Amino acid sequence: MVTIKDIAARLKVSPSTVGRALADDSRISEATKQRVTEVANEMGYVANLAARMMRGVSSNLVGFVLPDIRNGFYSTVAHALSKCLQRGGFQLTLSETDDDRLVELHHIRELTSANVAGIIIVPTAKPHPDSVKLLKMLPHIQLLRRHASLGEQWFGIDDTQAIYAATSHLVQLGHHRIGYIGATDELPTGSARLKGFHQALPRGENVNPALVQLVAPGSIDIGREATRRLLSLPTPPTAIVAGSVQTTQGVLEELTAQGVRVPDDLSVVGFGDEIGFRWWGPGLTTVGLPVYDLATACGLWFVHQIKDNAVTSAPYTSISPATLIVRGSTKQLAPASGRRIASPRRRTVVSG
Amino acid sequence: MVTIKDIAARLKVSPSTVGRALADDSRISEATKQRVTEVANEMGYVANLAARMMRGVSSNLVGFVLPDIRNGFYSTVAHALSKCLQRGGFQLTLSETDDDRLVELHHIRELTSANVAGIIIVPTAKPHPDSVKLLKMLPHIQLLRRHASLGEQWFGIDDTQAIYAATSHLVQLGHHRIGYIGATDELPTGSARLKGFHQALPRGENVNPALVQLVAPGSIDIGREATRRLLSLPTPPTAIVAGSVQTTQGVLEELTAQGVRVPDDLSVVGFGDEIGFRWWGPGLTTVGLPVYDLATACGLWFVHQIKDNAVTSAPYTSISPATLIVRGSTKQLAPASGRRIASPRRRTVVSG
DNA sequence: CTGAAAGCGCTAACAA
DNA sequence: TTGTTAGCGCTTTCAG
Repeated sequence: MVTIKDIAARLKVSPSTVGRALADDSRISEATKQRVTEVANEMGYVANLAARMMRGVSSNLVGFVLPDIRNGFYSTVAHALSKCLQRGGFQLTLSETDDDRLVELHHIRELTSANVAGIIIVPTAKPHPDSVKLLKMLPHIQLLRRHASLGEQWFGIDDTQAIYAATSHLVQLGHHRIGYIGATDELPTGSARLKGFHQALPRGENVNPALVQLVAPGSIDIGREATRRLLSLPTPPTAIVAGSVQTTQGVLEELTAQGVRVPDDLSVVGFGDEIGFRWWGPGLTTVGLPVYDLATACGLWFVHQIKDNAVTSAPYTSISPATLIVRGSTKQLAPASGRRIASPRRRTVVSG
Repeated sequence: MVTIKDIAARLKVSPSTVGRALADDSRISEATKQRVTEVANEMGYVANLAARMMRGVSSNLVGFVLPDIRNGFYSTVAHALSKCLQRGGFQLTLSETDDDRLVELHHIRELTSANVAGIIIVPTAKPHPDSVKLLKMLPHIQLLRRHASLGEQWFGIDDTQAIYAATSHLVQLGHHRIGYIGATDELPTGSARLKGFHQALPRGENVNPALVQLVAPGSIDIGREATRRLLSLPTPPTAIVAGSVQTTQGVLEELTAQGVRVPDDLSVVGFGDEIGFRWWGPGLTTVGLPVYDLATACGLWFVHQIKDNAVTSAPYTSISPATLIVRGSTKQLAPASGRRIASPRRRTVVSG
């Protein structure tokens, strides 16, 4: 490995001169700079980041801590972040937690010891106290999910509004028995979405608890099972709202497997607009999320924070709205199948 | 930041004792070790990787250089690798090249200067000479794609066989005019797949060049356009083979948009088994790839290499076979639409 | 404008 | 079993 010393020796100058020349220090003559950079290139010099980091400079690494990269949601985010950060001279590292707080802690430890410039995190439901402690010492932003203990820096979407829009679309189509399959309300996103679901239902309507299926995040199959449970109810729902990308995929798989006719027998609204949602059955009506833009905004802001050394603890929150994309998987509830309950009361129609 | 010295001071021992205790050195008494680890935890000590690296030890970072993480193909790989490496105590960093060799070079430079333990790479078509030079100095493995200049360490799938299987399936169903949409043959995978396509066609059959659409990798829309070109041919194909995940998605999107009836008007075989391929139209007949297992094998082997300090230049190649998954998107060519050419000759039926 | 020297946190050779 | 010391490559005072 060729060091600053080697260059210095070759040029018969001191190491510090070389160091300064490479750092484009104003006190070094142009002539010297030129010679130095020339020789450096010639000898194939690459700065030793480790040594640099020892001098207090943090690395150009930014940790991205997330549940699972296979989720199209997150891989889009990773891509956007990676682009932004790269432009800012940073490199993204990937840490998957599988929604396990201990794994999360482990990763944060690693990242800390690697002197990362900062961390962008999609936190687990209840981060470990040690994780919180460690994050306090680093620039960090929460993405999508948000946990109070991790500070006020957050980029996310309006989860409540998203599911509200999805659900009220169905309500407006005359649906009463609407099933919901989403993440546990332990997750901040989970509870926000559930709230949106409830808000959109006509006031005073009693929701059959069996219609609300809260599942652990992380697997498509869990979504499938929940769908199966809903469909095998004595009086199954006439419509289903999926409350996450993965549950959406679970719902679609199960409906396809069971051969349920959509939208004739069942209306469905998905979450997110992953590849394939458009071509599923009659086209999936779904909640479109500005994931890419959101992540880009987050990345840009993060770079700004670190580079310009802005106060890292100042609260900053960005909430992006979701938009309903209506395709073929939802339709007006046919009077026949929509067995009305007792006295049909007026629906409070609300626009999302 | 709490250092080894702080712990030493607190315990009134020397820094090296603490260092050794933490490294579980055999010469340190159990009692001391216990006290040290206790205090270390209490004070929230995290080893400074930078300092460690300065001592010659390479970091626990492994670079993963790939075209685009949004491709489900690669995000699966990333997930598998991440799992493996984590178990081995490594951390994965993400470097997206967008199939640009200069970006690739840039990333490899960065990774080198970050002292990564090694690099796992899905190389661009023609890596820059400097990239080659840099990689020579690092443990590295090629994944999926393979370029001769980057050495003999490769984990991939049998691309030729994969497309061969896809194509000969169609041939056996009586198709003659089979279109192929795949990556440029500049890419090693691209040319291997194209080869498989040609091999599967009945001998002596002249392929209309217009039926073979080679496109640049990286975008679904390019696949759509190619599909459009195929469909608007004077005598369009009766079947299409997609030669990559992204072109598959492009084909599906376009066919859906145009409302082409599959498999009645057109048979389709996809590449890879992404989420949604199962539920597209009548279910997509496709080539299933053992991506996850492949990546896991690669990760395991990589960890082994680095940890056990095995000779890094010893050639090692692992080729995984693909398997055809027959669903509803392919069917026997109806005599009517399958305008036979001159004298129908015997097909050489081959099993993939 | 340039040089000398100290020190970042850790490890390892050498001493005790 | 533990302590002392030197040095990894770089930045950064402090002196020229």
